Amino acid sequence: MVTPANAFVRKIKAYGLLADGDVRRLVEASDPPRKIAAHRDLIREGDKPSVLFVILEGWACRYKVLPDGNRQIMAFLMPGDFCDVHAGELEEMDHSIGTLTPCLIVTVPRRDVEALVISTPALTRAFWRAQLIDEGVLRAWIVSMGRRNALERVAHLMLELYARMRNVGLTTDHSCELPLTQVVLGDALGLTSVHVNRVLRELRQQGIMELGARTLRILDIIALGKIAGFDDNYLHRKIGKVA
Amino acid sequence: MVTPANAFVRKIKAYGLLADGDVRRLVEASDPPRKIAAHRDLIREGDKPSVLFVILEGWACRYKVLPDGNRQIMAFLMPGDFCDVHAGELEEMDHSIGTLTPCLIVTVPRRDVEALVISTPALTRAFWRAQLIDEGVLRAWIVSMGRRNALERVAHLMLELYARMRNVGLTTDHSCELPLTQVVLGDALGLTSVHVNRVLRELRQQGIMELGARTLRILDIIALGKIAGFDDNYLHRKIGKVA
DNA sequence: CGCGTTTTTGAAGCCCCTCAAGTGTAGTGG
DNA sequence: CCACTACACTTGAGGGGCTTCAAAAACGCG
Repeated sequence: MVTPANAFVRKIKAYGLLADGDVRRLVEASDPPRKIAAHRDLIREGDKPSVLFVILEGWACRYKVLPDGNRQIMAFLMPGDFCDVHAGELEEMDHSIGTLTPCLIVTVPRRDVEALVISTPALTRAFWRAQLIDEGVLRAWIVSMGRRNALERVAHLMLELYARMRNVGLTTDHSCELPLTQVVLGDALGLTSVHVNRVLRELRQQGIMELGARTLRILDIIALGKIAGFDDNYLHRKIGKVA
Repeated sequence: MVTPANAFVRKIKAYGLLADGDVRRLVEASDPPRKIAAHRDLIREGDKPSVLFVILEGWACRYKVLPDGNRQIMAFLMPGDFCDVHAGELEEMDHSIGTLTPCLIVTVPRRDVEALVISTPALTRAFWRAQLIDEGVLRAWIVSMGRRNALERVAHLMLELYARMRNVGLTTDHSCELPLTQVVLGDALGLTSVHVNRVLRELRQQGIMELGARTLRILDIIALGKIAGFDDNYLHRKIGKVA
């Protein structure tokens, strides 16, 4: 069974071969979990980052709104993800982070994070590793936006999200929760929601995957991977694999 | 005057309020500079990263080649840039890095980097900061690819590269060296070189900027910034500003 | 049940791609 | 000094993928 803190513990342990004590101290340093409604900003562009966020339940995203009102989502944050571990090095956020669904999150005061990181090198390495993987995901998005058409792009994103959910034990069979509207997907993929809809219909009619009722079901993962040209090596999941 | 190592020293100092001694020790740990021809890989997808690269002269890029032969460039590396400081945490590269022009580079053995980083916290912070800024650049690219048309995209990239060149003191007046072919620009922007050409003509005819003879000249930086919707806050250049 | 949100579908148009050909331009060797 | 080659740049014509605009259907939640 997956309890609230589980996804985070599972993820951070997979990243760094950490001793149980290291993780426990991090968990103990965190503030009590808080519920946040959907469509709220956890932090806004221009703010000075001051805490470490960990998402225990729900989905959030990094995004930026352009002058013309268009929104571009640059990353999805799912249960177990944490963000801005060392963003305190920078003066202000160059983007915002907002919830997409109701979320359960914990924050860790920056001072405590820094103390912990200094005292436990294994934790430093785990955070570094997570940071590098996040960067790999950003690069994969650039490849998608630059060189894949809408069908391939949707397929690739679905596989990324499915793989990440699997890595924190949140998939069953070939399906997982995926509470993203077609508007949100469009904002992430650089497409309109109208076209996302048409692509999803195509994938559904071909019996490859279904997205509905806030749930992703992959029916033919081979075909989906072939469409996307998906190779999960960029998620660097070599240790602590979850079946 | 800009000597080979200058751009790097200038950049690393701007990042971390470092003592001169810290920088000197890093420079002293580096191997002798090496010349690399154009169109050579410094490191390939699948390789285990083993050294820290610093580019003293010339341009390189992070890229990935898709199964259909298309190339997507995900980042440009210019004089002063370093890469993969802590990528040793990961098992293998998920992309390649190749030179675009002849380059002068130095490498620092990973062991020495790690020893230096451990002994000088200021250096750790400087590398963190550089890493976070690189991430911001990746996010800005995603915004461009997702929500800007070809004209805006070209304008934004030109301003990014100009700003970064300015930050290491490699601009004069409103121009700088920019030895990128239109094919390379297309590979970076997710466009064809044909369309890049048309966009550059448009910008030239409107008297906004000129790109030719491996040189970028910005004639109307206000107009260019307006087209691009450019805001350089994501480059986080708050200290050590170069005029 | 009623209302807002999300999904779905159609029609028309534009931005950028594809394909193709022609024009520089730099370097090389005779 | 001039062929010759390779590469980069330039321009045109036609086509397709995705957008825009619009409206209806389905869903979810009080």
